[in-house]
Amino acid sequence: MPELPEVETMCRGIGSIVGMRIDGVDRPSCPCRPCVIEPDVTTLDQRLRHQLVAAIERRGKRVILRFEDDARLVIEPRMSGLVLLTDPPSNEHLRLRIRLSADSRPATELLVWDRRGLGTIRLLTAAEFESRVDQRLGPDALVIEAERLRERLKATARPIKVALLDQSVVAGIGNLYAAEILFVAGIDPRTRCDRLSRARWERVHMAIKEVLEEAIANEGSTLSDGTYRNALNNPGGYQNLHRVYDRQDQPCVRCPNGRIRRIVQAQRSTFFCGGCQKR
DNA sequence: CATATGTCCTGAGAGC
DNA sequence: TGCTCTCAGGACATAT
Repeated sequence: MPELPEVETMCRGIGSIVGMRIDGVDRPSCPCRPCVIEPDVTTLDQRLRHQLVAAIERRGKRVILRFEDDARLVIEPRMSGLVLLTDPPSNEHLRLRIRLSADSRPATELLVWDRRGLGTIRLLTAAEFESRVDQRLGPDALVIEAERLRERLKATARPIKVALLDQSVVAGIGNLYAAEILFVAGIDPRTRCDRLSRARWERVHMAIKEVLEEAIANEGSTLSDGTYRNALNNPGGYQNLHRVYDRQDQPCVRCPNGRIRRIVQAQRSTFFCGGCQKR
């Protein structure tokens, strides 16, 4: 499930298409039902043909191709989407193909593959991007300042773990990294936001940076279902460094007698150490 | 306004 | 073996 580190790895992996022009967009012959693509593939092809990829950007968990006129192709992988420059994990769930070329470089294809098909692909004008993406998302988790994070949450009664998943508060943290972040911060995920001291907000903020940067350095997490791959179809390595996620009943790596617990918050699994994560 | 719930989807794993 | 059932999770729409 691509969260910020996986999406950042995807973006870095497709950086080589910056400066290339789009020769065409189509949907590879594939038995799967199309995922959300706006506008439809034919219109997308007409609008994007000959456009130069000016930049690859990331905002939260979205991959963004920016063009010269500031239009943006916004790709949300959600649960199982990938962007690839090589052959996908299977030919069964290919959703979109973007053919690119440049004078001095070999032609290439950017593929969007999505096993579950919950992801979305949208071409937005600069104004649409502003209203539909930029304004709806909180600051990116790698950029947000400690005081801004606290300002946004100090008055709410929501549990800290649930609040960190809210993309309108801070963008990029999902279920896996929320658990890892709160372990590093030493905070019980059930703690109400309005009961956290300023010092503990500082710890949450530091843990966000530390965990996400470490995960990016390891190219994200590929879970046991094997879905997540980088742009070259290689798995990440951070799953080997998880301290709590999917480790229920295993010993805590930090405190002597702690065991990792699994509870459910907002219909999602939460993993934490009952020994050293404090309310 | 703040918060909670239902929905989309596929494949893995459990249980019979 | 092979069927049916449940579950996982991100973001959005809808309900309270």
